[in-house]
Amino acid sequence: MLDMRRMQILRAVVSSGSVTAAARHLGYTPSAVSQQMAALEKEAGTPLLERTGRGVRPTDAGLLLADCATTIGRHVAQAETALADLRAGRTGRISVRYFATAGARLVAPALARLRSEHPGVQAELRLTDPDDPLPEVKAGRTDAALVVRRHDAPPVDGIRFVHLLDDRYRAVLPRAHPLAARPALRLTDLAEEPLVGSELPGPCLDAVLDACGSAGFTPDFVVDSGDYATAQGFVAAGVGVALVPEMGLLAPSASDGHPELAVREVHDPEPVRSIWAAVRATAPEGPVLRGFLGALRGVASQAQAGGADPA
Amino acid sequence: MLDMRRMQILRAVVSSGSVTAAARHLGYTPSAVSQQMAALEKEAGTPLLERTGRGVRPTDAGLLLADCATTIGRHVAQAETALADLRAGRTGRISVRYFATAGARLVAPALARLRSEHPGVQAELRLTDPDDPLPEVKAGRTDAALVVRRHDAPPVDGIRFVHLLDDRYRAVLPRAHPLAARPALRLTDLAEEPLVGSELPGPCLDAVLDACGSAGFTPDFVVDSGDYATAQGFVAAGVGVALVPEMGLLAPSASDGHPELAVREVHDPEPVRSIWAAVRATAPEGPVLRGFLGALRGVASQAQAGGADPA
DNA sequence: CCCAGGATGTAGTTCTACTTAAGGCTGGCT
DNA sequence: AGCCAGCCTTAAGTAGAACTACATCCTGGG
Repeated sequence: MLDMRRMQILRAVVSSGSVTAAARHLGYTPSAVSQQMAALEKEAGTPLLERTGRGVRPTDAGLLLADCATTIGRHVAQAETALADLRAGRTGRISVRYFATAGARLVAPALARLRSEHPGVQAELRLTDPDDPLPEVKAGRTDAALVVRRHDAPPVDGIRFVHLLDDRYRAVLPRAHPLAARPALRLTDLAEEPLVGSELPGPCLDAVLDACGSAGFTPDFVVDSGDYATAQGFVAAGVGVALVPEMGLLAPSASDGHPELAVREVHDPEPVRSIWAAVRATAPEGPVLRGFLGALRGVASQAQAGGADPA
Repeated sequence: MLDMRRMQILRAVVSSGSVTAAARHLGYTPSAVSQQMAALEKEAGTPLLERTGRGVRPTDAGLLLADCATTIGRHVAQAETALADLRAGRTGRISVRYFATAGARLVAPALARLRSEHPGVQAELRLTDPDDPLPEVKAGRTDAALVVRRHDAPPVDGIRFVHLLDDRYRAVLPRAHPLAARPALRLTDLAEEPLVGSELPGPCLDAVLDACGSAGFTPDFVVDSGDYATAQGFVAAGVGVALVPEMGLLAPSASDGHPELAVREVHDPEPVRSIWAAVRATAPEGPVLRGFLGALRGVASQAQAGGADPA
């Protein structure tokens, strides 16, 4: 097997035309270069240099190997720059799993921000509903997943959770509903109302059920729609009232809402779902993943601020 | 600088998915592989493998470097096969300098024979008249040169001479010439004849002059043509008689000669020019050059035999 | 709860790569 | 012709790299 190190030395010898010059150029003694050339000739099984009194001349085989060394050296240099690009975040790939309402309001702007900082990064997005993305994260099949999760949920082994925002639920009512006259509601105000369910069993629905439970009632779901948009359609049609997290609202701000819908804050208690980013605990955090998490946090804090005091 | 050796080990680790398996595959202990990977990670400045309880998984950078290692390994393998081809004579290049009469009768058939044995060999032929090819050979600008040279000529430093054949001179006469009646001539028979010179000053002409000198006369050149074909034209036109080496004869055999020319052997003494191949003494004789010299010798001995007893 | 399999440290050995020092060769100079 | 300078090589010795053996730690499964 040919040794690359020696082939690079051969290249220096051939290009400079003498062992001594190559040694000077490489910072070695001529003896070292000479020995390496002898070893390479033994490896190659054929003479590579011809001693010509003053200096050496490459033999045909020597010229061939020197040429090969040049192209291989170029490839190694390419590998090095590719590695440097990867380390600096100029290139890279990130795989993200997200759930429906997080896509438009969190992942999309975060990725836009990431790609403005790191234009060469490729992203692979995948909607994870209704599967649990955590095994994917743990197995390394994806780099990050957005999940809804209680603050007091037990830690998951091998996964690190980064808190992004607390997504507060709002009451969505028909504009003509008597409760819509009030600027804000108490959760118990909805105890007797027919509710339009918008969530499948899972942490989101749990957040609602927990809040209602601590308010002392069990919500009366008259319809179960699988998603927030459909639920709000039911509300507009007068079927009932819905509890929808801010990120799921059709009209993000309460002021310029849907013509037939009213959105009101809910308190005592305010149902909240916590949104987290889940990353593998053992993952070496490269610039790309770090940048993406930072972008997510930035987008989330803006969203929280914008939602907290509606303009 | 990335170390190729370690990158190949990384490739084995990535492809087998575990340090231990790679070690088994490479004939090392797991510890050795682990240490090399740690060293490579330090070189790369970034983690390349992620420890996942059971086994290791390559990180993005690790995958990148492993891919690069694969392509580089392929290039090294290509270099090795190219070298093997060169060593086996399947490829190669040979540069030959020759003089006019040697071209058709020696070099061409020898090269044909060489290329039938080594089809991939490229040849670079160059007519060397009237320059001296020996400096070219000595400087390595050409691999072999055909030269005419006396047997007792002094050795030339750094050049090895391989004897190919002794090219005997024949008398070329008009068919009607009185001497043409004899089956063979003595050199002194030509002492009084008008001679057509066919050679420029040099070793060929020297051979003729030497023979005539030892026969006791100085040839009387009435015309000086530069080449054998022209000289024989002069003879056919009746201008005189010519001494032409066998390889320079228009009709190689005496029996089926030119309609107006007679070719007769000359003895006492018979002028002879010796044809040699000159190669660099320090040149490592590869299969191509060795094959070419062998082919030359083979062709020459056939020519000598064919000329010695004309069928 | 222990065990098998894997990865990684540590100490020691072997091998490689380099240096220093000396020798041999070539080519040019005087 | 003879000396000298430059270059390549060999020999011996040394520093460092690479590998092994052994011990330890961790993980996943019975």
